[in-house]
Formats: sequence, structure tokens, C-alpha cells
Amino acid sequence: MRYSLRQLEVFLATAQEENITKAANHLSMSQSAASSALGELESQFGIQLFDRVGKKLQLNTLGHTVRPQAEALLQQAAELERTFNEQSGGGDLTVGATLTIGNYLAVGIMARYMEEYPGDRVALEVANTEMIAQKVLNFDIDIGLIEGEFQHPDIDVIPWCDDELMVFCSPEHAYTTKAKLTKSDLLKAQWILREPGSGTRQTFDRAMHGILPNLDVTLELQHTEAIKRAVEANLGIGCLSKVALQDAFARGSLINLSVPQRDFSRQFYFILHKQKYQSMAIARWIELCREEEGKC
DNA sequence: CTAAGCCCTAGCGAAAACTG
DNA sequence: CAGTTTTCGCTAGGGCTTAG
Repeated sequence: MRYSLRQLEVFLATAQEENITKAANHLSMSQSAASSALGELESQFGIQLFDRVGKKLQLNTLGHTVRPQAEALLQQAAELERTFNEQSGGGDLTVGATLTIGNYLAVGIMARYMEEYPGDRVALEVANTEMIAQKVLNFDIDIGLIEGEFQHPDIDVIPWCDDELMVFCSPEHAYTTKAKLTKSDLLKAQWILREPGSGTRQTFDRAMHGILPNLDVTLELQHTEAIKRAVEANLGIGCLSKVALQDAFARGSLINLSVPQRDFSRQFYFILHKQKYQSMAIARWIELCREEEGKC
């Protein structure tokens, strides 16, 4: 073997940081050792994996090509190591999720995962779809959980479960007496919604096709809990995913309103880097998500 | 089979070289 | 000049070879 796993670690850390010093810190080694490990790997095969542009190390075409393979190889090596250690658990996992999924679904799944594999850590990063996808592409996270459509040539998008937005109001609101809301009810209402660009808002806008510009949006908030509080205070009516509302409906602090003529359905998806090695940890995580599907 | 010696590799710190 | 990478000399540890 003309290269070592350590050299690959240095290569990947450098690819991620675009900086040998930071990569060395990341790996808890001296900068010179990292530099020589990378230099060794390149000189061993007479290749260059980075373009040295001034002070920056930028991944070149060859570097981009081998990065996913190196990533996969190290993942497998880590798994093999775990097997040697007779810890047949899942392994550490970094999950990215959008706000709704992160707050209402992912935490429960994390708890089950960590209960199953007490030694393993799961890190959860909550961000918008765009950020999650970027982190998947950069191998920063192992798997992304997103709401709404997404497409990228390097990303596999796998449907997870169906979701639905629900319109709701406070128990004191005049609409609680209505069996169903009509178009004019929707137009007369004061809306409290998620901010534009969020997956929830995308679905809402799509559902309100035709009357969207005429809706009275009084408040746009980035947090689902804040929206629920505002609606509870009877500042207007809201529209959020059913997973965020089940508790409040059960308690009676919020009331579900029927809007039969509008399609509020959507889907949650897994997103994975096409070239990333599918570790046992990822496979188990997906399994647990599928088992949790009933709660969506 | 074991122990001693040799060699190789990875890592470190310091200094040089390079760039913006 | 400051920040970063590369190079150099040195050390420690591990693995391989060989003599007994």
C-alpha cells in the first residue's frame, strides 16, 4: 500500500478547511506534520490534489474526483475499527434537519438512536434546506432531513413521509364556529406565517395559489413556537405543519380549522451525498425515521 | 523462538520561503 | 508585515531482519 489512512485523513481535512493549519488543528497534529503527510501522498503518486493559489489550497479536478472515494474508505475503516472493538453499534452520526423536523421529529429519533447505541453520539444541526444541502455536499453532515422539494446532481433525494400543513386559530377566534373556511374567510383573516424561503411557507404559498397576493399577512416569524404563541394570543390565524400542532390541538390551546378546497400536503425527504459511503449508522438512522413515520 | 540491532515513518519545532 | 506553507534536522516508536 503506497498511502496511509492518516494521509487520507489529512487530505480530507485540508479539502474541508482549504487550509493546512486549520486541518492540522482539526486532527490535533502539528501543521508541518500535516503538510508533509499531504506532500507525501501527492509525491508518492506524482500527482497534485490541490491547486496552490497564493496562500490557499484549492481542491483541483483530481482532488474533487478522489474526495468521495477517500471519504468512503475512511468511513469503512472506522466501521471496521468498531467491529474490531466489538462495538457493533451504529457509530457517531451528524444529522442536519430543517426547523420543523429538527424541533418536532428529529429529537425523538435521536433519543431512540442513543438509547440503542449508548456509546455513540448524534449531533443535530438545524438550518434551512439550502444550508443543509450545502453541508451534505461538503460532507459536513451524514444525512439531511428536509421539507419540500430539492434537486442537485450530486444529491440523492429519498422520500421519507407525508406531511400536511394545518390552518389554526385561538379558541377565542370567531372562526372556531365555522365548519369550513371559504375563500372570503381566507382573504378576511389576518395571517401569522413562517418567513418566505422556509419550506413551510413554500407549501403555504403553493396552497394559496390564486389568492396569495390578496392575503393579509400581519406577522412573519422564523419560529414555529412563536407563531403558535401569537395565534394563541389571538393576533391572527396561522398555518404550520401538523407535527408542530398535535400537542396544542390535544390540549385545546389551539383549534384546527378546515380548509377543504386547498391542498396543504407535502413530503419530508432524506438527502444524502450520492458518493458518500452508506455506513451502518446512516442505514439505522433511516430505519428509525421510517419507524417514526406513524407520528408524521 | 527470542532478543538485539537496524531502518523507516510520523511527528515536532524552528527557520526559510512565499504571498497579499 | 503578518499569515501561511514548505523544508530541514532531530527524536521516538514500531516493525522487520537476523544471529544465537
